[in-house]
Amino acid sequence: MATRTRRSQRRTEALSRERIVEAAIELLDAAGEGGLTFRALSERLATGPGAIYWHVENKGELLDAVTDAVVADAVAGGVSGVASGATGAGGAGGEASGAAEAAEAAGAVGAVGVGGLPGAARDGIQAVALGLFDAIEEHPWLATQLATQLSRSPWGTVAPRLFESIGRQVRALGVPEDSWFTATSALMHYILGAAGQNAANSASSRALPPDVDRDQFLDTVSTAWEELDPDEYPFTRSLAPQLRGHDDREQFLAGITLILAGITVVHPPAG
Amino acid sequence: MATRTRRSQRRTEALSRERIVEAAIELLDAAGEGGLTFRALSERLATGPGAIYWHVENKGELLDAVTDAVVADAVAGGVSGVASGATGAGGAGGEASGAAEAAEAAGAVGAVGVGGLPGAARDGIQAVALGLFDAIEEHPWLATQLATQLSRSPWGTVAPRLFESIGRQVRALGVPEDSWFTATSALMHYILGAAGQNAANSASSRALPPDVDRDQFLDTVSTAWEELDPDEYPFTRSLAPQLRGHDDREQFLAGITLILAGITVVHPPAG
DNA sequence: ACCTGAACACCGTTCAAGT
DNA sequence: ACCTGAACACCGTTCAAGT
Repeated sequence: MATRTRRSQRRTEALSRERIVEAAIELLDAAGEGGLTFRALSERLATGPGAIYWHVENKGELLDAVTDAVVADAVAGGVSGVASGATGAGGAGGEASGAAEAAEAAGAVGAVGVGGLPGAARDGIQAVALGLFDAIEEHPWLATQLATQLSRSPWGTVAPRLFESIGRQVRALGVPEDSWFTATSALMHYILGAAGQNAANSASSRALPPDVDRDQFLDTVSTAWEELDPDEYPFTRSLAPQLRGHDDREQFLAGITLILAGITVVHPPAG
Repeated sequence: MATRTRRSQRRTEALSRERIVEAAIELLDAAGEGGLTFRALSERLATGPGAIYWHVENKGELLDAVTDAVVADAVAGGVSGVASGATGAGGAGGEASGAAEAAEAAGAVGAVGVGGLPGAARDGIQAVALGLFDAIEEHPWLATQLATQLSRSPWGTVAPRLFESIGRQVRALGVPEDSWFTATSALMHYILGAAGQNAANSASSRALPPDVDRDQFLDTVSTAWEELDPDEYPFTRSLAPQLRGHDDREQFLAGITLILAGITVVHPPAG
């Protein structure tokens, strides 16, 4: 994980907004939200704290830029002809992500057939959803950051990006036009909520054999649920066993299937 | 809004975890996340910064306690026989909230009939959902805080609280047992995502005539969407008009209706 | 047991000064 | 135009000292 890290920036390269965003992502990935500091950032960029302020308004704007860059990379492939890497900041974290690659994964998971839905559109929605899911898995800080930015400024760049890439697939489903907004919103909100919550599971199992630690984690949560007050939490307790060995990704897609089914029932295709 | 604020705490009352949480909520409501400071908190409580550390581990734990208290109040009425106010911290922000009162509001909004669903269970889900929706509207900082805590520690107290109150209603719908987890998760994730995002709209219109500013806000966002790049955002641009004059609450409930419909289609009642 | 308040380490941000 | 780095105001947290 540290093998490819640029030890110290070449002093010859000029400072730029892009390089700052890239370095910020590296810091966030390595040490979480607390790891992003103007001092740590300037040290990594071999400059002074003040220099960063020439390229970036303040820390809030930097976090917005960072979030936007990662989201843009995550939904790339669905939003326009320009493939992943368009922002120049996505390569910082690790393996390539993006909706295009996620589409294959979506096909591999045996999704429940829903009836009259165009299969391509359904795969497209899963691809976008998994693109975001994977991005949060790779950058756990993204979950909180997404919530912060979306609730602070829904008119920002991130919301339209998500709305556009999800909405196109909704349109492709044949949903009647006056239901586009409702259907797209519902999907977007579910995806954000679910991806955000599931981030913790993978955040706790970093740089470890993926399955071993995951099972251990679920076991801990499951046990905690079993120890809840029987009077106050009978339902949650009864579901604790089901938690053990459940698959986040599968669960996530099951939710999407649910919503897609609801869309086709409440807003049947016009054609 | 400032009329009922306790000017300075009576020195006679002993410091307690509950009073600290209550004061923290007041600070968050008044000045947002940046307003909660151990110095501001100790000033309001007429004590020193160090005193707080005797009752609370650190700032993170304080935020967890604050979040838990507000959520407990929001879902009160659905989770057990104990009515709202059980935590002693809910009365800090303003008017009473809670799922019980929200149930009436749910009935007032003309929800789309979905078919074979037991009406009471459907109302119950709407009540829980609106209880959380209102809590975030009243405490905008809750959206980010919820995301932070849930993604950091899903084994905490907040997740079971939400899961329990939503899950009971799912069970009441007649959903077969082996689908409880999927259905409850989907609803919970949607509610968290949607309520969080919609918080911004109301956050920008505080202490102002509710409708005037809301319309103005939607107008701003709508205009911003219309000015997006036509090549990159054709879908989002086409929906900009639909944004003007749309009702957050109605939209929120429409999403719930969608998911409930999906649940009954994919997981039909066993009976 | 509970509280005080000075002190420490650290942070975001500014800005006169440099090139 | 772009960068430097000391300085400022502020923050979370600690801890010896009090009652």
